Amino acid sequence: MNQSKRYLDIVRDIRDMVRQEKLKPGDRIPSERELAEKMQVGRSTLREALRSLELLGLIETRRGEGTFLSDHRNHKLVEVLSTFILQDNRSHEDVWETRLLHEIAAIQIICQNRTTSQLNVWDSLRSRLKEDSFHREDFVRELMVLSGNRLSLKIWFLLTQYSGNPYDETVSVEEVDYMDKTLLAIEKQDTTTAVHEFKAWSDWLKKERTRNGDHT
Amino acid sequence: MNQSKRYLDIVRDIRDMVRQEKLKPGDRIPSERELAEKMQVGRSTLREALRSLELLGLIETRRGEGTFLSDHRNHKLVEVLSTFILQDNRSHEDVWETRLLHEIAAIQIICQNRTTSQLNVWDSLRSRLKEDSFHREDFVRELMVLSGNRLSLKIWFLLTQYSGNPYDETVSVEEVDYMDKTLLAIEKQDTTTAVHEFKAWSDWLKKERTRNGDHT
DNA sequence: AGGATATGAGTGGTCAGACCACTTTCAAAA
DNA sequence: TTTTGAAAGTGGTCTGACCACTCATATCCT
Repeated sequence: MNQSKRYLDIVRDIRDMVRQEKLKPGDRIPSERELAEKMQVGRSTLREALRSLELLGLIETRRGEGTFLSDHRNHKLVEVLSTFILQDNRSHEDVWETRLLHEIAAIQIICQNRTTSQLNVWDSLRSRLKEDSFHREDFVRELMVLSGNRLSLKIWFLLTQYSGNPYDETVSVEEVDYMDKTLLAIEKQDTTTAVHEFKAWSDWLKKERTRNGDHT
Repeated sequence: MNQSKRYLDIVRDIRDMVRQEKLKPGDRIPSERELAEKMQVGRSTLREALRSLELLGLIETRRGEGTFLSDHRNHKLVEVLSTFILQDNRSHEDVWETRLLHEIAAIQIICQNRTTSQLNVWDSLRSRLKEDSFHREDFVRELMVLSGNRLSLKIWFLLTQYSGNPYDETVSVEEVDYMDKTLLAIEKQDTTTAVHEFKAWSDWLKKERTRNGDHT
């Protein structure tokens, strides 16, 4: 029963230690040699546990310095999972739809959760619409951040990188128009219209892409 | 540059090997000593990579037998992450919201994409509602599958494991009612009502959870 | 001959000790 | 005072040695 899988116990012990001593992200934990002795295990066994934690993004090791708790708010979960979640589901369609799904949800959240003085945010956003280098991705990223769900943001970011953005250097007139309409609706907290405009924009974009070279 | 993090290279190499030799879940991979020699690394270093893969649920080791590719993925991953990461309430909230986001999107897709003869699906679903062991998770899983977006399904599956399901053995009367209403609306392809009922259900659930012991 | 038993090879699990590469510190040298 | 460099401490890696376990095989007893 107690046999095998000792490194899992170590993972638990480390977690307990972190909790008991109220260590925070960025704090340094004892050296491998110290931990190994304290827990009465060999250093290599301890390292097996540490590597697991590192792969998950829970700790961070710096050679010559030590081992530190990393900010687990940045769900490393997503990166790790992406390496083998996305490998089978290469369906571009799925990626695109999932990405869209997060974007629309963000818009809805923003429209409904409006607190107070985010007004200046919309102004600065609007002013940037005119820039040539302000693409759809930039626009949506702002929305994703504003929605406040960092996990969703992380997933979106990944999907975005994954599906690629074959945008031109300059943003087309149509896109600016769509952006403008969407933004206007969001400002008015008109969820229905905002989502509607955004979907229209996305559909238009999809058609544009298939018309041009649809890569793989 | 190439220094440090060798075990990450090994993780990649093993993945490549698996892919090249077309190994399937359940298949045995070479022994640690073999792999170590083939990859020109020490056995302990190799083991660090293996433990990471094991924690992710990608491989399974059996003492005295060998190391095998695992088929049921990410159990330990979720287990470990949940104890670590989810101490943060904000993370909890994010996971829940993101999960909900996928669920609602699935419902919308289903309502709008209805093809033809999925009628029998609803009947069988409805009949299962009465079972004591038919929980929200089972209900939603069906919907996720039906939505047809496998990537979204996969993400949802993970988040579900991640946030845990503190459900009772029996499903409450209220839940059955919510399920029933939601299902009815979906059958009628009434997107608005379906989403509305589902959200009501979710809100209710959230309150229930906070009322009872909200387990850290 | 047939079934129980012993043995050995192979495997993962663990450990101790030894280097290496790197960072930080701080005291000695300029 | 500034520079230098040696030492201590840390993570990264490798080796070789056991242990505990599984399985196939050979061996023994009836």
